[in-house]
Amino acid sequence: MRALAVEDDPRIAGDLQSALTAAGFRVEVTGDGEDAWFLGDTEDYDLVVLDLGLPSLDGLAVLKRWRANGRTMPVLVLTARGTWQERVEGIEAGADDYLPKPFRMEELIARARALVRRTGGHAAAFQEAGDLSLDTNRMGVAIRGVQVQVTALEYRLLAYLMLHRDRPVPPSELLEHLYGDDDAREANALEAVIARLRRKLGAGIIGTRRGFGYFLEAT
Amino acid sequence: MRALAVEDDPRIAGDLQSALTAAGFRVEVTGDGEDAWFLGDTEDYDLVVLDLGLPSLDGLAVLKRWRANGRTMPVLVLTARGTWQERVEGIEAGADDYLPKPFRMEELIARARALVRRTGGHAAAFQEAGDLSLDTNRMGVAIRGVQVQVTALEYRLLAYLMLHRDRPVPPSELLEHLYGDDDAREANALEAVIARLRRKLGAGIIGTRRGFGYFLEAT
DNA sequence: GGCAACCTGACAGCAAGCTGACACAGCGGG
DNA sequence: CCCGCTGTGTCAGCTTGCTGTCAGGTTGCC
Repeated sequence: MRALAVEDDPRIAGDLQSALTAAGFRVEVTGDGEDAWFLGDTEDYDLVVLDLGLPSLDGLAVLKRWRANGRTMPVLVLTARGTWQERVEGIEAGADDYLPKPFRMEELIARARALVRRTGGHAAAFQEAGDLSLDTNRMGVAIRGVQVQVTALEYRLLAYLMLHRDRPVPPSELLEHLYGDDDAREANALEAVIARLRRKLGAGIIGTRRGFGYFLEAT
Repeated sequence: MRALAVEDDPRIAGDLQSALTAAGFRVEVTGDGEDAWFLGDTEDYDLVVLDLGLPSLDGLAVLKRWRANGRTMPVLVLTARGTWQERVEGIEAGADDYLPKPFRMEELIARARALVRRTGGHAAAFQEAGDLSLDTNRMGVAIRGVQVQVTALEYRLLAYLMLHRDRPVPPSELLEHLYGDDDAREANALEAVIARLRRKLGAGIIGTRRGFGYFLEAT
C-alpha cells in the first residue's frame, strides 16, 4: 500500500509520515508542488495526501493536472483555507475527501482508511462540448480549433459550465461560484460577463433556459 | 437516484429534501431512528444522509446495524457534535463522509455528488410515471421519450407531483409549494398552469380527483 | 336546477434576460 | 506622475416570453 504525502511544513510532514507508516502505508513525502505533480503522474499510489498551500505550484493546480491526465488515485486534500467555497472547489477539482487544518492525526488516518477501502476512480474531465474546447492546463479556449482570448473571470465561468455541462446552471449558483456569496454583486454582473463571452465565442455556444440557467450547447 | 435523509429537525429536514431533490435525487425523509434503520435495511438507496442526533435510536447505532447486516450504500453523516473523536468513531462505524453542523447546503450537495460518483452510481436521475419521465438533472421532461419544453414553474409543479405520485396533491399544497404562503395567488393561477401543462403533455398525464387534488396518471 | 369545483382561451403586465455605454480600479510604461 | 490599456461592475433601456387574471364555459354532485 503506497502513499504519497505532499506537505511543505516539515513538522506536519514528519507527523504524516510516521502516522501513515504506523497505519501500514509505505510513505513517500515531498514538499514541492512540481515534484509532487511529477511523482503522482508517473508513479502508482494507493493514496495521496495533498496539502493545498504549497510553494512553487498550488496544490489545487497539481490535483487538476493529475485529473486532466487521467490519474485516478484517491486524493485526500488538506488545507488551512477553510471557507466552504474552497472546499467545494477542491472537491470539484477531483478531491475524494477533504480535511481542514488543524486536524487530528487520528482523524486523518480514519479518513485515509475509509478512502482506500472504497476503490473508486475519477475520470478526467475531458474539456470539450460542441464547438467549444477548454485546455485546463493553459487556461486556453478554442472554438472549432481556433484560439479565442478570454479573461480569467470568463474562463472560470466557462470551466464551471463545462464541469456541469449535463445540466443548466442557475445564475445564483454561478454568482456564488464566481464571487462567493459574502461579497454580493448585482445579478446583472453575470449577465454582462455572459454577453461579453457570447460576443467573443459567437452564437450557439452558451445557451439560456429561461428560469433554469445557462448551459453549453451540445453538438 | 434514490436518497434517504434521516433528520429529526423538521426545518433542516425540509431543506435537505428540497436541496437533494433539486440535485436530482428522489428523496425520502424520516426523523426516527428505528424507521431509518428499517428503511435502510430493506430498501435500496444510492445515498443516505444521516444525522447522528436522533431520538429513539442513535444514528451511529443505526449505521453500525446497517453495516453489520452487509448494507453498503454510501452514508454521509451529519452531526452537531463536532469533536474529532466522534468523527473518527463515525467513520469507523462505516460512514463514507462526514459533515459537521452547521454546514452549507451547497457543500453537502457537492459532497453527496462526489460520494455517489465515487461509488459508481452513474445512473441518470430519471423518474417515471406512466408515459411521463422527468430528468431531474437536466431539468428535462419527456413523453414516451419525446422531449417536451416546459417552463421553470411547470417543471417545479411536475417534480412535486412526481415526488408525491402515490397520492392526489391538493391545490392548497401545490400553491404553497410553488409560491410560498406569504405571497398569495388566486387559486385560478394554479389551474392555468395545469391547463397549459396538459396542452403541452397531452391527455392522460395529469389527472384530477375532484375535491382531493391533482396526480400523475400511473401506467 | 343549482352550486361549487374545475377548465380554458385571451390578454396584459411584468420579470428575466440582453446589450451598449460608461465609470472606475489596477497596472505597466514612459 | 501621468497616460493609456485592460478587465469588470453598474446603469438604463430594451426585448422576450412566462404567467396571473379575467370572463365565460364545462363537469360533477346534491
